[in-house]
Amino acid sequence: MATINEIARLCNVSRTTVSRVLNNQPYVSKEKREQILHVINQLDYTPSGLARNFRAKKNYIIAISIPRIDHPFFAQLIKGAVSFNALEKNYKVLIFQTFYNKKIELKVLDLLKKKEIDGVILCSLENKWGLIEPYLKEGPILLCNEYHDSAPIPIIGYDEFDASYKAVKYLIKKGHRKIGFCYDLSYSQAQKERKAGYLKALSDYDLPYVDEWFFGKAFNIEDGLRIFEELINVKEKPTALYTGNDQVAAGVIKKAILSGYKVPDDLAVIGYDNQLICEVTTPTITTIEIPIIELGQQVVLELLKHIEEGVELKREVMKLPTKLIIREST
Amino acid sequence: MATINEIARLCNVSRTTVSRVLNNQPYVSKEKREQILHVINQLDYTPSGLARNFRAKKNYIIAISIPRIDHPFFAQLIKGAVSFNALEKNYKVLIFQTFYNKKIELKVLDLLKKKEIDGVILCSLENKWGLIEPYLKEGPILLCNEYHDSAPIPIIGYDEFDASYKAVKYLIKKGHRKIGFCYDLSYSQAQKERKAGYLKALSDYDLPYVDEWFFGKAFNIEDGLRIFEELINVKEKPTALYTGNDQVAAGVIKKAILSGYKVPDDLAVIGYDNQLICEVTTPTITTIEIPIIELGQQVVLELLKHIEEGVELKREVMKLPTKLIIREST
DNA sequence: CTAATATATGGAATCGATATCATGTCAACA
DNA sequence: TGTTGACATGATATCGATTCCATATATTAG
Repeated sequence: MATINEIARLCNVSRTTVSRVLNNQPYVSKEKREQILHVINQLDYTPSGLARNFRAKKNYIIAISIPRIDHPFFAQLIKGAVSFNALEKNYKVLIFQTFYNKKIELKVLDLLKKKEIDGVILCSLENKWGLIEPYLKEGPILLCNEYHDSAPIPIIGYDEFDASYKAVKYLIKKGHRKIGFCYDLSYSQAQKERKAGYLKALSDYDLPYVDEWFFGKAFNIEDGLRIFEELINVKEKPTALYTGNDQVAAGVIKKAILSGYKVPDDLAVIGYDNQLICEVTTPTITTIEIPIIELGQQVVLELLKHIEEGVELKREVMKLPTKLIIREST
Repeated sequence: MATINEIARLCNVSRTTVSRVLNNQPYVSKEKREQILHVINQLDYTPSGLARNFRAKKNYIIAISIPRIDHPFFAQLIKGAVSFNALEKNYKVLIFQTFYNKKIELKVLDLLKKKEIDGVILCSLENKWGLIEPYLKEGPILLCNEYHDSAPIPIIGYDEFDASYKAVKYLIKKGHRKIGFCYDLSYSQAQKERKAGYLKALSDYDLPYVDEWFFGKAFNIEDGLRIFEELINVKEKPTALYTGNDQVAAGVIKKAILSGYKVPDDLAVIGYDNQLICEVTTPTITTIEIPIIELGQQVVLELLKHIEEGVELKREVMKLPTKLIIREST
């Protein structure tokens, strides 16, 4: 493997001069510059990124941790995060799937401490904040699509409270008085926001809050199939279900129809995310549209601002707007 | 930031001794070892990964390039690739989306040359092989879910020819004599294998090959919607369509039903991948099941074999088996 | 009791680049 | 003609670890 020293030796110059050429710096005579470039080409030499990064104390890598990639929401988020902003600025993006595992999240943060990555975007929060906070001194950490009451860092998401409120209010206006709610993990702050929006809508219209209408572990199509089964075994069945997830909505609808239910007449269903799946089911799915790609792009830009320009981290909550998309399932 | 030198100074030992402790090497007295560990804890010191990797001339990073992540097939492939095998061996996985862009693929290979990554898995092939081959001397490169006639490297995929043959033969046995075929990109070798399987089945049963029954750019649900429109404008309409993609199949079926077609009576449709979407559409979708997760896991294991054990690259074609899953759309 | 060996420790080189500083040359200007 | 400043170049230190080699001491074997 050729190194800068070999190039220097072959050209009878010091490595300083070669380094100047490599970095397009002035103060190298035209002849030397050309000769050096020629030899570099001949040997097919490329400076070692390993050495450069070591010298610069930067690896030009950022990490994003998400629960799992095989869910369209996170896939799109990643697509937004990786597209152009990062690559153009020569940053690489490491994707970590936590699978809801605390240890993996800490492993990512350890990489920050070891200086193997330059910054972290957490799209879920598995550990207590107290465990994460100490890593703030190692490098910038941002929260995306997840919320925390007091973390002194930028938090980028969308208005989950408002989205839920809008969806549930719409169901109420349609005449529903028994509205179910799905969630994936109860400990997520973002989920709590959603739940708060749901509860606010109920109380604004004097509707009851019923424990049996809460359905957990709602994440994918299979969960939707299961949740419909749970739903019909409830004493007082809801007439509408706010699933918080298009995949879950699709599963619920599928199973409902297989069981002879009419959607939306017997059961109205609302999804979340406005994924393509909403348009291929029968009936098509009413849902909440959220600007996922923009979310991914923005959060990377924000992180790079802190890495590149050294802007100090501070608490800053950004909530992108959402939109109710009405289709046939309600 | 604490370094090994500070630890050494504070403990009145040489950095060699500290290094020995860090790497669990013998020949350090118990007292010194304990004292050093104590100071390390006090200062919350972690060795710089940057420096270590530089020294080791390895970055413990592998890269996977895929066309795009927001397609369930690639999302699952990535899930398989990242899960455990890589992380357990302390390797990180960089994901690059080429978006079918030659330059991005070359950028990934350049990272190999710069030693910023230790190996590459290509899940699509955008550039001519002649442009990729020179990078083989920089580090191991594998092909996954993509095929090449002569590349002297391991190629891991599944039997696309056989899968297509099975699917088309099944349609023929069901009485279809006009069978359409969808493809996403014509230059992909893997696509050619599929097409060959399709053609073989046709010729084995003396069925004609009709140019109009080929539909291109078939990748996602929207493409499916469009392709149905194209299909009904063909003079002699196919009665069955082998879409090569579950999303496309879902789109075609949706549009067919909206247009008053009966599936499978008026048009039979077969997907590919056996994604969850197959089970929530009406009708459910007949498809080809492929072991995606295993594919991802295997290819990473294979790559690590070459990186860690220095096993030489050589041509080696592995084809995992597929399975026809029959549902309502045929 | 000496020779051989195992244990303990540190000095210095090294990995491949960049940055700082010193030095030398040449032209412009007062 | 001496001073100043732009240009050209290289020697050397440095980043933070690991590794090789030398040396000193303790332990065991013969």
